[in-house]
Amino acid sequence: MYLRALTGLAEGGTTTCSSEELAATAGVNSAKLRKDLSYLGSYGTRGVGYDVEYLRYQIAREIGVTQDWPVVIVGIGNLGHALANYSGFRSRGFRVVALLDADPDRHDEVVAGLDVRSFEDLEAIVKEDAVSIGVIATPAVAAQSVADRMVAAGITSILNFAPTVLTVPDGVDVRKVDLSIELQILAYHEQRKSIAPGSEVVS
Amino acid sequence: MYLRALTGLAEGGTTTCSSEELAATAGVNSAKLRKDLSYLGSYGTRGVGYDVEYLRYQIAREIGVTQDWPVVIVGIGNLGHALANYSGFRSRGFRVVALLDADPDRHDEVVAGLDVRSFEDLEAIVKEDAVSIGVIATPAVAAQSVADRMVAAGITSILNFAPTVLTVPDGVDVRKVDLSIELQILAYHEQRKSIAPGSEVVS
DNA sequence: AGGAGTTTGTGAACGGGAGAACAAAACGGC
DNA sequence: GCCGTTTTGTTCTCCCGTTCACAAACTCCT
Repeated sequence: MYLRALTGLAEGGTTTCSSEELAATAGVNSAKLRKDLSYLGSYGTRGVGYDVEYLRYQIAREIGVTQDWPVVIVGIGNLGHALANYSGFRSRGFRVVALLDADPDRHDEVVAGLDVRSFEDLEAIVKEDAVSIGVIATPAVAAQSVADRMVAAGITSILNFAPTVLTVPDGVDVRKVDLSIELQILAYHEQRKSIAPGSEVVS
Repeated sequence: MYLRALTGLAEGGTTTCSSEELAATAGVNSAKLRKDLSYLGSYGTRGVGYDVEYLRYQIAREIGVTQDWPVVIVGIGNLGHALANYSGFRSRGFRVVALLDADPDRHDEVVAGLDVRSFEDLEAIVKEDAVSIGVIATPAVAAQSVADRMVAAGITSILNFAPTVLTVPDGVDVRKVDLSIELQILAYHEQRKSIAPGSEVVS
């Protein structure tokens, strides 16, 4: 988030900024921001602030956004389509190297300039392109078996869009994005608003 | 998440479950699950466990999933497309009542059985269908102005997919889903793995 | 009926993140 | 060269969520 805020500031022509400014842009408290940045090192100048471009590079280096990360997407339904075309991935150093789907009817399609290939090709692709990150955009029932195959093929980080809890061995990271749970949380607060007006919290 | 886990258990034919089972299904600690459920009331039976169907209903009622929530989606690009077609919304009580886009070229299209309409129609739609939840799937630059219009039109909950910090008045809830940040977090851990193997954390 | 075995609900301990507050450091003016 | 001003880096404190641990409560078996 800080990296994104810095990029925004840089595009706006700002060359130096205080923790207060950057925190406001990123939507956090300035003390928290300073503490977070202090974990990376001392890249600010007291009495002056942070050099936007310098700090930007330091953060980018630290989080590994300077590298190129190959990614495979499994499950080319509506969501998989959208993810394959999502420009935000490419611009942040991610490169979609393959789109896989279990359904042979989809293997004809070309999405985002890539052939939709058979899920059976997973192992070969992971090996050839040294892929370590996989995205699961399949229905819930298929997610666990896809994850198992991914892990067996050597993938060590999974972004899961299926509404299921995945169990994976130690050493494999899983992050879950659950679109309808986000809406449910909003609906919950919405319901509370109509019952007890004036007492709402964003978390 | 508990609701989803319970639905899964119910479909599997389970009629009663312990906190341990349910916690395992939902992927959390059993003590946490019991404490969470205790906030809703005492719906379990000591020595026995929870009645799946009964608990399911109680949670559904509490979080407002028994209601029908009308939703508008603004920004019908790749992501908006996918969201409009996403079946998970409908099955969890959300009804997409309108798709809006600022680009007139998109107004011809029919997506998920709905016309893509002009963003100018927002106020009328919100008023007519009593919409309180809006989804922003526009590019980052447009997000804040869309949010402002939504708030002015009477929407009080916003799900934001644009990679921007939205500022909204008190009383309006915003939740943000940032797809590329999720990948960046995975990439960060991935980078750390290759430097210091065997010490990884999922958070 | 009573005791053994489970399982919930909750009080207490732990841990960690977030904000307030302050000392250290850099800049600028005189 | 020194002092006032600004802003970072860091410590201290507070608060909240998570987990542990145990008493209360329920079932089943004898």
